[in-house]
Amino acid sequence: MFNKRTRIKELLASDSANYETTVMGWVRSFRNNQFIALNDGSTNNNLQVMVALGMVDDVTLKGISPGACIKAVGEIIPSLGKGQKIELKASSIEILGECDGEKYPLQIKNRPSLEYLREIAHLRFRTNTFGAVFRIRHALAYAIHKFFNDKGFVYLHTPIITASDAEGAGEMFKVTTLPLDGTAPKNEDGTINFKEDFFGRATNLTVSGQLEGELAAMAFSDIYTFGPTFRAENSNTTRHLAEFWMIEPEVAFNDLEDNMNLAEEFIKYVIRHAMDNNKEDLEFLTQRLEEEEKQKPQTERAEMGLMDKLNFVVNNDFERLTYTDAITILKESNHNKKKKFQYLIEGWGVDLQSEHERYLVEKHFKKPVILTDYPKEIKAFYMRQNDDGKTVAAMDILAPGIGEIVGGSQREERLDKLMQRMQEMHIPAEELWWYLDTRKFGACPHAGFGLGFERLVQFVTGMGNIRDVIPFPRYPKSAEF
RNA sequence: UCCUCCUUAGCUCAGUUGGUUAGAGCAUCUGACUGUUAAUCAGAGGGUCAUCCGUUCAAGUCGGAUAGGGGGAGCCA
Repeated sequence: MFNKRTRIKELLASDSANYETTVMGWVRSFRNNQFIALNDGSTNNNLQVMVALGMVDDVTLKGISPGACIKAVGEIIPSLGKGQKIELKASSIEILGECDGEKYPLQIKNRPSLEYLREIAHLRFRTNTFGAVFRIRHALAYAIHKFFNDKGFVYLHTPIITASDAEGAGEMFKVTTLPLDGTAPKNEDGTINFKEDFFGRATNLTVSGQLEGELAAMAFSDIYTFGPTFRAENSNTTRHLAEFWMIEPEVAFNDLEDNMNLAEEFIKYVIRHAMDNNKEDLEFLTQRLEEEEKQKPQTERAEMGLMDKLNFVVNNDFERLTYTDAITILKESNHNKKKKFQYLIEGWGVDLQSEHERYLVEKHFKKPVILTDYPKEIKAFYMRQNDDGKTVAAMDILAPGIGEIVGGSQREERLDKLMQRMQEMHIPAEELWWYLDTRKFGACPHAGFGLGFERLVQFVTGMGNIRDVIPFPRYPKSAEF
C-alpha cells in the first residue's frame, strides 16, 4: 500500500529509535547534500532525513530541493547532531514531485511578509505561521462541535440561499440564473421579474442563520449552527470578510443571563481546547508575535504575550455591565474629559465607536467585556424589549484587539411587542410569516448569539488580519483561488 | 465608501539637494564540501524603479491620474 507511512508528529513525539519506517512530505531545506528538513504538515517541527554518501543516485540527489515532495524509507536512529533527538537514516529516497527552485517562491531562509503570502495563498500552508494558524483553526472547529454535542445541542444546517431580506444584517449577494446582459424578463414597471427566476422569487446568500435557528429551537430546545455567511458590504478592514463562518446557538427557555453564561463558557472551552491540543503551534505563534512586537515602539507594544493573554482569558470572569453603566464610565473617564476621543461621549443613546469599545476593554477593564441592555433604537427588531421601554435584552462580547466577537440577545417572544417593533422599523411582516408563526404556536422565552469564527481564530492565534486566518479569503476586489 | 501611508531584483529592503552604467542581504543557478541546524566557501545570472500623463537640459527621486497593497474609520461577526 502506497500510503503506508508514519506521521512526523508521531515520530518526534517518541524518543525510541532503531526501527524501520517510511515518511512522506515536503522538503523545507537540504543542507550539505546530506540533511533534509522534511515536513508533512502534522507539526511545524521537521524530521531530519540523513542521506549518506552514495546512498542515492545523482538524479535523485538533484531532485531533493526546497518544496519537492519525497518519500523516504529508512531507520530511525538517535541523532548525532545537536538540534534533534532522532533522525531518519535513509535507505531509499523517491522523488514524488519535483520542485523547480527557480520558480518556487518559498524558501526557508527568506522572511516573506504576510501580505506577500496572501498573494500565494495556495502555497502559504507550507509556512510555519500558516501551518500553525490552520491547525489551530481546525482544532477550534472541532472543539465547537464537541462543546455543543456534549451539551446535547442539535447541529442545524440552515440554508445558504435564502429569500428573506428581513434581518438587515448587511448588504446581500444576489443569487440568480437570469441573464445579466439586459435580456432578463421585466415587469411592467421595468423592474426584473423574479417570478421567472430559478426559485420564482428574488434570492440571496444568507447573512445569518438565526431566524431559521429559532424555528428549530422551538422544537429541539437547544440548537446551534456553524456555517458560511455572506455580506456584500464594501468593508476593507482587518476584521471583516465577505465570506465568513459563523456559530449561532439558539436556546429555548434561556434568558439574557443564561445566554451570557453560555457564551462565556463556550469561548473559554474552545480556547482551552486549543491550548491543550495545539501547545506547540501556540508557542510558535507566541514567539512570532513577540518578535513582531519588538519592531514596534515601546508604547505600542502589547502588555501580554499571546499565551499569557489566553491563560488570562480562560482563568478570569468576563466583565459584565450595562450599556448605561458603560456610557457613565466613558463619560467620566479622563480620556473623555481631556477630549482624547475623536467622538466625545455626551449622552445616552448613541452607539459606541470602536475607540470607546477599545478603551473599555483594553484600558479600563483590561479583559473581555460583556455589554448588555442597549438602547432599542440601535439594535435589531427581534431583541426582547426590557420593561424600561428604552432598552432591549442584548449583549455584545468585546475582546481585546478585535472588538466585537459575539453579538446576541434574548429574543422577543411576545407577538404583539414583536409586531409593533417590526412596524416601527419597517420590516414587512408578510415576508416573515413563518418566523411569526413560532410566536403563535407555543412561544417561549429563548435566547441566542452569533460568534464570528474567524474573529475567534484571530483572537486565539494573535493574527492581526482576518484575511490570514481563513484559507482563501473573500473581500472586496479579491476572490482568487 | 472616506482618511492616510506605501509600491525599486524571486523575497526583505537601501537609494543623499533631481545628475553618468540603480545597490545590499537572502533566494536562485554552477562548482566545492559528508554531521549540517537560518550550514559554509567560491563564482554567475537576475531590474519597463506598479502603470499612464506631465514638469525639466535631465526623473527611481517633483506633480497629477489610475491600479494594487498596508494602517485607521464607517458597516458588523
